[in-house]
Amino acid sequence: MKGKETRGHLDRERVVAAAADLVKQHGPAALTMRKLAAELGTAVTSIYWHVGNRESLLDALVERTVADLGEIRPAGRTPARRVASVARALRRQLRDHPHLVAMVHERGLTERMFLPAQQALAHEMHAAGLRGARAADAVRAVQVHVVGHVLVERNRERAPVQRPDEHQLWEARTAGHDPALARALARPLDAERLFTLSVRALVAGLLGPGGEVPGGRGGDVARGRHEDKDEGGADATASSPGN
Amino acid sequence: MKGKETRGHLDRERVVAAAADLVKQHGPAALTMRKLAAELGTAVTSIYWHVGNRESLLDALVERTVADLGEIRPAGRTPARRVASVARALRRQLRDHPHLVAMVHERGLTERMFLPAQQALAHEMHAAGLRGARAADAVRAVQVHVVGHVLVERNRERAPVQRPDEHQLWEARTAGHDPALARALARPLDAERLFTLSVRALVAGLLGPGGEVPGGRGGDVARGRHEDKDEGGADATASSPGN
DNA sequence: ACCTGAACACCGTTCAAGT
DNA sequence: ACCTGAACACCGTTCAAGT
Repeated sequence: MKGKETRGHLDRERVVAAAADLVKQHGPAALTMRKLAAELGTAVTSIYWHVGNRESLLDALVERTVADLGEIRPAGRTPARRVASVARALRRQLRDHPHLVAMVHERGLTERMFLPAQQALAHEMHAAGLRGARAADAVRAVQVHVVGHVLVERNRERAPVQRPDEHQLWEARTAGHDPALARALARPLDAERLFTLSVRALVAGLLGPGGEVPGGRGGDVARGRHEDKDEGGADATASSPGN
Repeated sequence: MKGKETRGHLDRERVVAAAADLVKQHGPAALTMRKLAAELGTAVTSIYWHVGNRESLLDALVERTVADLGEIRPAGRTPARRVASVARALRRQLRDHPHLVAMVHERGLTERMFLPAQQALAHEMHAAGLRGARAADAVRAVQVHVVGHVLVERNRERAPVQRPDEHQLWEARTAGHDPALARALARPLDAERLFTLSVRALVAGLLGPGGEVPGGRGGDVARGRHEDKDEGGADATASSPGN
């Protein structure tokens, strides 16, 4: 059952592969140099000769797993839908590799992870009529939204039960004058639904009020209203000293 | 310079406080039971008597720091702006406690962290004309967006230099037919700008095409077009076996 | 009720020594 | 060029023993 791979000579490739196996089967915490050595049937120190140290082993592992993520092909009849489909596909990829995502995130390599998706998004934003810097902003906004969403999702799933229990908290507190709102917030969160919902809203906002871009006025649609001056500075984060 | 606090008797409160200090000054990695004991001038094992183990010490620490996050007060003349201001304030809070955010995230307590912001958001969504479940969705969408954005931001900041270098990658690849887009994507990312931009888009999308809600038709404005059937299933994540 | 040192089972990493 | 065991400096946690 232990699956020790004694045959053949040790190899950087074999080390990384064994590490991937270990993570896939027992989670990132199980990837210790000693356990890895045991799995490979070698001395701990041999590993160091091939991969340097734990740090670069993790780098190599991340690189490897990122490399065989699938391509992303947009689907849908309108640009907005195609962008949304890319977002969903990206989310699915990330959710299919939960350990990887966690490791990549902890290593600060999130950007590296989804260049393919970035290209697909860039293509669709162009098709939607956005150009240049504005298109780039839209690409990145969607990108960050998806990855951020997945991170928060995974986080929520890992938490077995919330401490003060969001449910009771929302029952107790006023919640203003909308009991239906309070009830809805007290209900458990449907991450998938929230994701599609927020992506749709975000994309709609990014592509502008028209959204569809029938063919005419091009990228100017997304310009937005010009009411965006004097918004900064009044954020008001009050630090309550007493509490 | 070591600041050992030998005076007085040991206390659960003093242990947690010392832990907070350690994290604040040297980062989460510096918080080991042994270093903490040294800082407190006690034996390592004394700590266990007061806080049980490292796990619950971290819980207490997180709870403590979350507790004295400031209130969030919305600012702005329209609901959309007030929601955006809450988002910015929340982001600022999170960014002001980078270590905390990382620890909270690793402990799966993200939800717990921003209940105050949630209440502020709920209030504003109500004011914007959203009701019940729809308002709750909007609240959570903004919430997740902000936290996710901050997580990705922190991640990006921690990464010293991206491996294949996003810059060169985008210069090399086709990037379609929009060189300005490629150039823009090759430029370093301005996280703050992207944040305000994406929040504005998201909020606009959530509040609906009208957005401002002058007073008349109420929540129905945010209903959106009814073109949202038959979108699932065609996500198309192709796993390329060869590459 | 509180604090202690010794001990256990783990870590990652280095290094001199082997072939 | 590759692999090894011993050793070092760390971890979190337990436990019997002190007061």
